[in-house]
Amino acid sequence: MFAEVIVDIAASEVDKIFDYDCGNFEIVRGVRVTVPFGRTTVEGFVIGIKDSSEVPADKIKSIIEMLDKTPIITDEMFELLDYMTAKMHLIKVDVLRLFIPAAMRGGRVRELTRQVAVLSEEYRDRDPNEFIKRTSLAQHEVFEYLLTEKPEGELVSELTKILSASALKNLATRGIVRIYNAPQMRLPYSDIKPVADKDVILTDEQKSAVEKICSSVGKIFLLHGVTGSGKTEVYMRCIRNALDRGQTAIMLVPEISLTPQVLRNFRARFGDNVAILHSALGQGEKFDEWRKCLSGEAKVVLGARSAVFAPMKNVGVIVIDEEHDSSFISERTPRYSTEQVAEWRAKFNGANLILGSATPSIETYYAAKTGKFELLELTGRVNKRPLPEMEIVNMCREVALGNHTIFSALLMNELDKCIKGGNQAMLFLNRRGYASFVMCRACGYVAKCERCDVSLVYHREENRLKCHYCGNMYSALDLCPQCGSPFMKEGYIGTEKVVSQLKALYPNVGILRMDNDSTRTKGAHAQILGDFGEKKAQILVGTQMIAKGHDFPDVTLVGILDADMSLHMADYRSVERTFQLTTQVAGRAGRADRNGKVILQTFAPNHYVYNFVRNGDYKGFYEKEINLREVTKYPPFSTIVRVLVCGTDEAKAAAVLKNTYEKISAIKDKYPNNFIYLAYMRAPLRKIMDEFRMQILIRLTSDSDAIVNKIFDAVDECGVPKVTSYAEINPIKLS
DNA sequence: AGCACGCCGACT
DNA sequence: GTCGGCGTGCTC
Repeated sequence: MFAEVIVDIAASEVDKIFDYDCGNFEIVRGVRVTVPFGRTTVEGFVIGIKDSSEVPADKIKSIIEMLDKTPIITDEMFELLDYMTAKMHLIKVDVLRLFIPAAMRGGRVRELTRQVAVLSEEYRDRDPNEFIKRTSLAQHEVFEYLLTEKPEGELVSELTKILSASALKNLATRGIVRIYNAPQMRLPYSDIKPVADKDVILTDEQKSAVEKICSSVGKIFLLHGVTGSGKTEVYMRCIRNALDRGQTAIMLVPEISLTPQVLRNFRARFGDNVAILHSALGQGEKFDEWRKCLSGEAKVVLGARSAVFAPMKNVGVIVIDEEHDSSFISERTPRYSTEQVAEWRAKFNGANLILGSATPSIETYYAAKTGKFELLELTGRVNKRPLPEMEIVNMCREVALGNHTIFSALLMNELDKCIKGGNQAMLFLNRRGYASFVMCRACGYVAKCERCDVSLVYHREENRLKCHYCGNMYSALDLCPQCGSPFMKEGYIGTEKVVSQLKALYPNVGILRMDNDSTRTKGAHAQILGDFGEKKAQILVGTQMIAKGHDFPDVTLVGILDADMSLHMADYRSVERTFQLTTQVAGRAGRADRNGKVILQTFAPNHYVYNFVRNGDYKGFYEKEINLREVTKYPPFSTIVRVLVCGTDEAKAAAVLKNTYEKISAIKDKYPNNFIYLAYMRAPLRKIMDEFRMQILIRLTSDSDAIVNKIFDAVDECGVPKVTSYAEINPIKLS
């Protein structure tokens, strides 16, 4: 027998099938093996078994070891593998790696076993005085304890906490107590106690949504509902329905931050049937949760984007909550869209796919409007509360009035009231660090990263300059390195500076900061949210991290310090992103019995997006935006392809760019009707980590799947060593 | 990805 | 005269 093996080496040159002799191993498709490869040995995935091989017999080597007793890749995943390699232009090994926990490769994680002590059968019913000396009190204690308290056995680690370890050892060597290794599952979040599941009464809208979904098979739904309209309850009912039919469910959420809350609800509703999969889990925990999915022990999996690959069988429903969230699109290789994978799996399983959001992406809403998806709407908030009142502050006027701080007079006023009233406030600024750049007032010098084409951000806590792209640190500047002037000007204010200014204003008020820097360590995230929830602080300052997360009932004021940040990105989705982000942040205010207030500060108060945000008018915003997209021919009315070429050798990269461009030009000449736009240029970020970056931008009519494949091929053909180049479809960021 | 084979410059 | 630079080719 011969096994078809994909070796676990991420390079397109070796991403092909290698045949190996199975020898005496009973190899089946889906197990991993170690095999000799060239002069080394590597792990590989068995993707097929056959009786004969076309490869000359003298070339074929034998499998060294079988790493799994049973397949770890299911039949469904093999089909998904084919789909993803074809449609997303990925190599097989990259896709296979997505299907299993990372630490499984290279045997970095194993099944955890614990030692268990149990009385041996033959001694259980006998008088201990026959074989334990009267004076050996400790041994009698152990015997007695195991006999009466733990007849099923007890963990050695627990037993030795209360009784003598040496006595146990003595009994074990004499065979009176048997010590054996028992497999033990690691349990993440075992400290999270499920909240008692209230018998929620559904609103009419919720009821009709649940009924529609549960009476359908293999359909895609967009559940559009404002914050607090009870989407989670709808998801849970649909999942319950799938479980009742003997099926399983996959529930995807954007980030870890809201998992504990959702997890609590899910544990209450579905008990131990729930597995958790996300990046903040330890390697061992991830491994065990994943195995629970594979074995069928877990019927529901709750996780971040990679959980879309959870090895569930017979999936009945897949949910993507906060569908618009950018974390659902993988930006690093392997690049994939969670929604696309979920759609495929739903189709394969005949399952329903539910996309939920208060602010759906324009593309998704368009699909719902045009009948590709079914639109379900939840218009009312469950507790019938109105949306928080929002005021838009014109920051230009503040500047004209001589206020050069980041806080408008209105915001200061409201913050004061909020603090004095004993309530909590959240201030949102999507810029971390202290100051976005440092510039010399005398000569105009701006500190830049040596390896990247970006200005450095001053971080006061560490008193260092940081590069936000490569993470490099530089010592802070007191004097301009160019002209020696001591007059250094600080650029845009970041979260760190907001906190230090607030501390000066309110020395006795607790202030927390949540951003990439303050949440580096494991658990810091939950810690900050927990502290704020327990009212250990009255003000929480943060980046978009605070936009999602727990509901804080005492938050009555939300301040959006610089709403325009995402608006001025050179990107067709920047307005959409601004709408989503500001709406989401605003939704943090006034969740419980108090009215919330939102202050949105902008330098572009007349921009149409803010009017829609203030009125909570998603549909109005959608209509405006979709018209714009249609007129300007942007997605969903076109497909954007971006080919990024980068390399340390600028000339080499430029040559690759030129070759690729010419190939694509030739495609354009052949199919002129598919091309709306084609040009090459430097990437906006010219250099990152010493790599020069340049790009080709293409816009195609939306029916251009075949052209996209031709572009993929062109990119492949022009590849040379030491220059990376790849194509992205509808990229989220164009920097 | 590794690793070896293979052909041209500065050194114990 | 060698040591060693990294260009090209192969791995069942």
